[in-house]
Order: sequence, then structure tokens, then C-alpha cells
Amino acid sequence: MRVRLEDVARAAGVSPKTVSRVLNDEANVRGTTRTKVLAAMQAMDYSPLLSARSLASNRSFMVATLYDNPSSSYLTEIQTGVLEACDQHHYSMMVRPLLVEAKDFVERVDALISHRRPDGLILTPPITDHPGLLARLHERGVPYASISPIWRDDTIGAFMDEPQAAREMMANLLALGHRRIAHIIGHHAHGASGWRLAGYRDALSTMGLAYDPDLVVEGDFSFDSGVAAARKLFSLARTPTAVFAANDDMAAGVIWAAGEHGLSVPRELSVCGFDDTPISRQTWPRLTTIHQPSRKMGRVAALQLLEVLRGHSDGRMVQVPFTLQTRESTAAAI
Amino acid sequence: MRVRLEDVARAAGVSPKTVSRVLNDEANVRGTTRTKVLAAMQAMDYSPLLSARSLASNRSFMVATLYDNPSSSYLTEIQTGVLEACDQHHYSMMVRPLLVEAKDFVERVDALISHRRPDGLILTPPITDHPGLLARLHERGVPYASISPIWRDDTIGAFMDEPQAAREMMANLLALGHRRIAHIIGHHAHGASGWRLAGYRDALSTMGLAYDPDLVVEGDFSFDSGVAAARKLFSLARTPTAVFAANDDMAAGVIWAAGEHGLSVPRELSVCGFDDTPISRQTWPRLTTIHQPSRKMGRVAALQLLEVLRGHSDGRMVQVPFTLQTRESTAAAI
DNA sequence: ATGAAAGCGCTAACAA
DNA sequence: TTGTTAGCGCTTTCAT
Repeated sequence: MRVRLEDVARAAGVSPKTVSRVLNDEANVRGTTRTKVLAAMQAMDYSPLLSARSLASNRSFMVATLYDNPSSSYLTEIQTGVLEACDQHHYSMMVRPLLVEAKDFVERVDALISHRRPDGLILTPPITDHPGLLARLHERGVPYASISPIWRDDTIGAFMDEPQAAREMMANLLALGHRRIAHIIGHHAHGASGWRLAGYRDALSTMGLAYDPDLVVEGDFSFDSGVAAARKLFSLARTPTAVFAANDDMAAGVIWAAGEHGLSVPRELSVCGFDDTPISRQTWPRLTTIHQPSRKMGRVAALQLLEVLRGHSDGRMVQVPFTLQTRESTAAAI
Repeated sequence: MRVRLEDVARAAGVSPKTVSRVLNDEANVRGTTRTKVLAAMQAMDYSPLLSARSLASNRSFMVATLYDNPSSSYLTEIQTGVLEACDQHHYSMMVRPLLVEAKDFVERVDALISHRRPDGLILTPPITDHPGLLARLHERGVPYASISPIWRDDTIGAFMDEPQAAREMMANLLALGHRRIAHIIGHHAHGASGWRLAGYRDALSTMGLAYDPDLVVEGDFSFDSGVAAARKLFSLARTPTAVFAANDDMAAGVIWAAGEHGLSVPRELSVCGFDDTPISRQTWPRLTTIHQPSRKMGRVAALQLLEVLRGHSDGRMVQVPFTLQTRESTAAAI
């Protein structure tokens, strides 16, 4: 038969409530009592029934990770990080794919909260920046942590200094002698797209170089949009000597299009990406990129959320470091 | 205040038990009564509290997807399929990464079952084939569905005719005039590796071609292992004119190594993969491969599991179709 | 076909 | 610091 809290209490010679206190790490339990109870739990291999705990305490001990992201590698990394944090605190995680552009997006999240009752949410871009959703969450008092949101004020989670990362990538290309550097912008709904473009522009103006609109093409973070953008760039009268794509998938698309166009990378064209996802090591040549510690960001954001859920602190917005990863797709300008 | 089952019962003028019956799709409820109750639920926007339902019925209305798989795209597809099925039946899903080679693998799953109490499990390769785990699950009476397990007897889930798919891929290469065809084997723990190798050998013997051990190299499904295998093949006295890799990642590694080695694909070397993951469209040239409907397999496996959990049937092992996807990485032999 | 009563295993509120 | 009591919102069992 299954071991219940009551059984542990009897074995330890205390009341059920005391076992409950130990289970919930509450204060006001004498050290010796706590030890005794823990020993009994251990000996009986006790684990509390989640549904009973949830029903009595009105908490689910679960967080939900919301995403609308085409990149499976990014998602998997984030998910792994969140799981690491949840495991550490005996929380579980559910995942929920969503379409942020759908008419009933907020209603769907609302329904999720009503039906599954997660204690908190982990938001990933671009869901992090949906005003209607954020308003609804505040209204319902649902705690959440955001990963790389556009607005960081009064929000907990994890972020990176993206404009600075983009500037460093540009500094790298400029140091290699490149002056006609193109940029492929990411999906408009993602904050990252704006930050990476801003870094690109900053770097140009720091060097006293003019911003040439012909060299800046819209993409949407997908491989195919990188291919399309590259074709457009290759058709210019004066083609660029380097392309800085706002993510690795698009940069891989540029390399693909270069193959199609008979351009040699990096001899005739330098290409670099952003994120350091697996694809950056699977192009030929391999991509120079910015390493974004996605798994760590997932873990850090979840830990901040759990701080709030456990009532230990209000949580904070944590900055994580990036690193420039130089590989073979970039070389000196011709 | 939150709407409870009791409130719905009062509104509908029936007893709580009747509302419960409607909620659980039980028989012995008159049509008019059912309609009346459903209307009340709708009107009051009622949704049952999962924890109360779980506590009373001793079910969690949740399934757990177990994986130990290096491929994030495969995993994401499976996960999406499982979620589709779960949503349809108001179940939720949790995901659990595991190391099948870890000493305490079975204990970890055991602990997961004790703590989270999923109603059932979805197993993905190679977890599908861990004898110790399967024994433990039978012992505990935990229902599960398997995706592409090696042993399909007495197991529910989804599978593909992999040997046949490999034979068709080989037939395609042979029709292009290739006679020195190499094969890169996948990870030894995965059933897929054996099936795909078997298909390769079958096709050779059907054509009356000798099996040349030099042309068969071990890999582990990773991109890097594809690179390493290709380097080995390129160093042979008589190099192959085509390489059939057991998955897309390794095939992409072959294309990468071909770039490194100055070999033109498909002019000097045809390359093909298996699975039709996104990477197969992101190499240059794009990969000829076998389309494996992973998302569908996830959905189908989960639906079979849910059949069992809902007591509607015993579930079955469902075969899903593959398709040969011809792209630019294969061409006639020189 | 429907209802009444008795829990499921835990925690909140209060008492001691 | 510890214990007692009374639920949490459902489903079960057994009546009718």
C-alpha cells in the first residue's frame, strides 16, 4: 500500500501537521524533530501525493513554458534549462506551443491557466512582449519570468546585452577590413531583431561609415528568409563583402545561397550569424557567431520565478554574458 | 469566486454526481439531462479542478514523454505530436530528458513515476528498448506507448517500415548507376541503425553486389560522426561514388567533409540521408532523404496510449508511411 | 437513470 | 514548538 503522510507521522511519533511542516520547509520545527521526521520519510520512501497537496494548498507545483518559436534547437535548450531549475525545487514543467499572432492568443493562455493552473509561467520571445497577454497576467496575478523581453522594467528573468554583442561582431568584421557590410534583420516581432540592428548601426556610425539602406534586408529568422535576403544582396550593383545575419539560421541560408551563386565563403564573402546554435557548426565553412547561453537563460529565468513562487524573494532580471565565437566563415576583406 | 461542480449541479437542478457523470462521459445519463448539464457548464464557464479530480480518482490526467535523443528537431516534432493528442483529450504532458546509459536510469524513471504519477508514458528511441525499464514498467503496471521500438510485440505505439525505406533509398542510388555505395551506421543503441543497415545489405544482395566492409563505417547519428566517417571513406584507395548515411545529420556531415576535401556534391559524390529533418533542406545541395512523419508518430502513439488510459481499447501498434524525398544531393554516377 | 454519503491525502486556521 | 479540526473539490460506493 502507498505510504501516506499520516503513516510517516505515526512512525516518527509526531502529528501529521508536523510532518507537513517539515515537508514544506516551514520554520518553527525543532532541529531534532525535523531530523526524526526526515529519517522516517527516508526509511519509508515517502513521497507526498501531488494532487492532495495541490488541492489543499491551492498550488500546482508546476510551471508552464510558453513558446512560439520556429527554432527547435533554441527551444530545446531553453526547455532543458527550465527543467534543471524545476527539478532542483521539485516542480514540474509543462510546455505549451502557441501562435502569438492568432486572434485568440490571450484567450488560449487564459484557458491554459484556468484549466491547468500553473503556479507561474516562463515566457520566451516573442510572447514576452505581447502587451495584451502581460496585462492579462497582471490582472490575474499570475507570476511569470521572461527570457530576453524587450521591456525589462518590473520584470524578472534573464537577458543578454544584445546591442553590445552585435557591436562586437561588427568590430570584428571591421577589423578584418570589411566596409560594405550587409545586415539581415530578424523577425519583426522579436526584440532581438531591433537590438541586433541597433548594434549594426552603432558600429557603422562609430567608424564614420554611412548607413546604406540597400545593404539592410528584412528576414524572419528562418533559413529560407536568409536565402531570399542573400539573393537580393547578390543582385546589387555593388555587392557586400560581408553579411551579418541576425541569427544562425539566416546566416546558414546566406552560405547556402552563396553556394548556389558560386561565391566562395569566406574568400569572396564573409558571413556571420548570432546565437551559436548547432547549425553554426554544420555549415561549411562553420559560422562565426555570438554564443548565447540559452540553456543557462532558461535555468536562470526559472530559478527567479521559483524564488517568487516559494516566497523567498521578489526575483530579479539577471544579465548573462555572451561570447564572440570566431570560426571559418569570416576572413579578411579582399 | 471559482465555480465548482456543486454550483453547476445546483444551476442545472441535478446532483453533483450527475454532473460528474457528464464530465467523465459515463453512460447512464439521459440525453436531455446531459444537454442540460453541458449547457450549465458552458454558461458558467466551468472547468474542473484537476487536483481534486486527481485526488478522488487516483489519476493525474498527465502523460510523460521520456527522451534521450541528441536531435532537437526530432524531439520537438515528437513532442508537438504528443501535445496535439493530449490536448484533444484534455490531458497534459510533461517532458523528461534522461540518460539511458546512466547507472541509475531505471531508478530515475521509477522516481518520476512515484513523484509525478503520470497516467502513462511515451517512450522514444533508444529508451523504447531498455529491457530493465520495460520490465519495471510491466511490474508496476504503468501503461506506455513506444515510438519505433525494436520489439513491437505486445507493445502499442507507432512505427515505420524502416528496412523497406532503406531499400528504396538504395534502389534509387542503384538506378542512378552507383555501384560503390558506402553506408554510415547510426548509434548502436537505436533500432533504426540496424534496420537501415539491413535495408542497405538487402538492396546490395538483391542487385548481386558484394558487401564491402570498407564501405560501411560506424557513426552515432551526430553531425561530427558523419564528418569523421566521411574522412575515413575519402581516404580509401577506391572511394565510393555515393554515401547513404543512416540519418540527415550524418549526411550533412558528409557534405561538410566533402567541402573540406574539395569534392563536389553531387557531381563527384552523391549523398543521402534519412528522416527529412530541417537540416536536410539547409545543406547545399539539399539532401535526398526519407521523410519520416515524426510529428504524426508522436500523435499516433499518444492517441493509442490515451485509448488505453481512457479504457476505450487496448491500443495497437500503428504503422505510418514514409516517402522518398529526392533533392539535389544525389545524381547519376560518373 | 439519478442521488446521498463517505472519503481521496494533504494543509489552513486555530488552539494549546 | 506542536497538535486538532475542518475542509479543499472532486469521485467512489452503494442506494434507490
